[in-house]
Amino acid sequence: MTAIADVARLAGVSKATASRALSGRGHVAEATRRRVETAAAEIGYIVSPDAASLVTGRTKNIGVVIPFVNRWFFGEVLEGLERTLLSAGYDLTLYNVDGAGPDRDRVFEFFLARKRVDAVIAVGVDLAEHELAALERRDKPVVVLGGGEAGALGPARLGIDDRAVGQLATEHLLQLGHTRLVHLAGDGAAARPLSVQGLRRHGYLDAMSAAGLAPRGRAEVVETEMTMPGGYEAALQLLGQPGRRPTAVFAASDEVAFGAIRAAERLGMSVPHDLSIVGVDGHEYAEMFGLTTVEQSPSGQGRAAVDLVLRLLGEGAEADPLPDSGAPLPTRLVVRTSTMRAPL
Amino acid sequence: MTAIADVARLAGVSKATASRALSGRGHVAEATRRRVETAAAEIGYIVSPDAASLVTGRTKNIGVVIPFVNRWFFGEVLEGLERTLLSAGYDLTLYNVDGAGPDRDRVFEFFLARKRVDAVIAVGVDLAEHELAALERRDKPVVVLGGGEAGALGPARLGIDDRAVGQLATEHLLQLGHTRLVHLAGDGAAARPLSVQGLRRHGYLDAMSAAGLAPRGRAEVVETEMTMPGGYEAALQLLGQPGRRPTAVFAASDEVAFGAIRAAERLGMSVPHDLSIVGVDGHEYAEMFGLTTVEQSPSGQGRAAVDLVLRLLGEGAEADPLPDSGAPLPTRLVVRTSTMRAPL
DNA sequence: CGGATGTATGGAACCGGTTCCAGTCGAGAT
DNA sequence: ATCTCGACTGGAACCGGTTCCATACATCCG
Repeated sequence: MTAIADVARLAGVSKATASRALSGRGHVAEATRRRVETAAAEIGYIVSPDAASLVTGRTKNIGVVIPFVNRWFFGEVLEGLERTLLSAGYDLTLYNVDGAGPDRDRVFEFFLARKRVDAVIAVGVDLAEHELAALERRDKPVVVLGGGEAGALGPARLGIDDRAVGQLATEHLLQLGHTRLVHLAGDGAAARPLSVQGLRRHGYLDAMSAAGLAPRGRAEVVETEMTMPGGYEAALQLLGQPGRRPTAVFAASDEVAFGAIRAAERLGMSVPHDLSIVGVDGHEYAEMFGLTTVEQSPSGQGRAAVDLVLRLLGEGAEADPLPDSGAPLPTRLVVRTSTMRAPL
Repeated sequence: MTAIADVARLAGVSKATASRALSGRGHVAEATRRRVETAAAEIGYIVSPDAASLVTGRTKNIGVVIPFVNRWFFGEVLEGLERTLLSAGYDLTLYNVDGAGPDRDRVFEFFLARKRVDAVIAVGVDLAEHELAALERRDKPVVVLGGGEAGALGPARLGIDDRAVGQLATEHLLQLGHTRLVHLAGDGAAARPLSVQGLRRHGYLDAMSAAGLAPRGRAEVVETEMTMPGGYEAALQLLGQPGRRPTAVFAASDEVAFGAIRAAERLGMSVPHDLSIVGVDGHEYAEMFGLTTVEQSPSGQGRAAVDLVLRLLGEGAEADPLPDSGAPLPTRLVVRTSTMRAPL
């Protein structure tokens, strides 16, 4: 309805000058700029992003691929991404892609390959070779958050050191004198060693071996869905068995840990007196559960991913030249009341 | 890189014909269409959505405004929206807007008012007059999901009947013989009577009055954040007080109910023997907690919202002429083990 | 068999910006 | 005084599609 030509006419300048004045590119006399700006304000002019991106090739829009929105970690990351992108003037287009399947192919081939996004942030998804290649071919920077091997080739990666996290959590239990440990791992931990759950499991096994507790790799690991009911069911089954119970559990995520806490209580065990439990995430409910956990900041990771992507797009490149390049994002152990010294 | 002109040249037709063949609009001979299609496939042609929407004015993109992504209900709605939009060939641009503030204004004035979205779906947000007006002015249909008065004027509304939900849950407790009830309401329930939490509270009060239990409006209501820790803290405080404890709690959401269950157990009370608890949502964890709840289907609501919005946009208008217009979305009471007859 | 109707196609305008290129003009340099 | 340079501005091309209009031809009708 109201195009830049209208603004130009009203301000008595050419389209070219109006464009320069409003976008801030090129030389425009101060007086002219003001005239154009008031004219624009007067008729309520808003640039058409379509027209602009048609010619510039930039959309000010980032595609985010995420497998769940209703798992705490992912939801939190998403919020961090959204807020940061918004304040940078970018839109966020959401692609909720879980596992494989035709939907996933559609997203990559149809949606992402089109020119609507300037870059892609993938959260906790392993991109396949051909998916990466398709994006590469269209010159779309890709940032992967979480999972995978840190130093590997391919897209820019970002995330915590999940293996170190697993080690840290396990060592905490070991230092408390526990010797009968169990790891409630995420499903696929053994099958996909480079996934988040795989790396955490690896860290657990490392710590166990180092303590001489798993000479023949018999440190117990049970896989389950990384949700509260997942942890509940797994723990119920595990702790319900006759024989010598474990005295400590390393849960692959806080949600799993919550489920395990509830299962233990349901079985009449007291946490931490009969069972110590440590999780990872720093879930907002961890305090309420008194859960000892290895904290990370998913929203901070979202922010970091946005920073990185904007840098790849050449925004604020002058600002800070790769301040934290490559280093894993921070984590820290927070000890609460779900862990204590092993019983004698 | 590869434009429609290239396709046209390769197929030996004009741009106009190529466009018609690929978009399916207008008359094109079957043989020609095939030729164009193979040509397009050969060079890997993909339409530029920017160019297309520049001229058609449609972006195939829907803006979604949502206050949280990390509360179960909202996350679930978001997933439903995403999946449904995706399969309809639409993108979803996310605006995580909570409360008021400059960010919110930016979203409405800068992002949504631009021409990047064809319509807006607002989930659990009260749109202000001027916000609605701004969208109206730009001819953007708006669908509001959740909250508000069903029959009111203004944008298309969609949602469950929250007042009936509150009544239903409360009546369930009353029928079990409980007389000392408490309602853990969402914050702002009293202050904003048309909000989700306000309507649920209203339903609770209605049922209480009808049962003659609140002659002077003294049915107890405590407000809290609608999260698990919120329910936990509120219940801890409520149940920790000396005096006659309530025997039943109606929690405004399942997450609040989970917190209340945990608080009760922490205080040595048994659920349901000492305390019956009913929630609302049909949270995926409800089964694990054995929670009696009034179930709704947030992802189904997301789907319904998309259907409605597409109808407003004139897609599939022929298909079904307003099948469920106006009727509140379905809910049902699911009785589990968190409620039982009141003690004598 | 002439005119009406309809299908198939191409040419060209257009959507609303950005940017290249060229031209004007004033100021500082020589 | 002339030249040079840089700031400022306008004209026009262009991004990549869609769609209006005109034209060509085949078909159908009375």
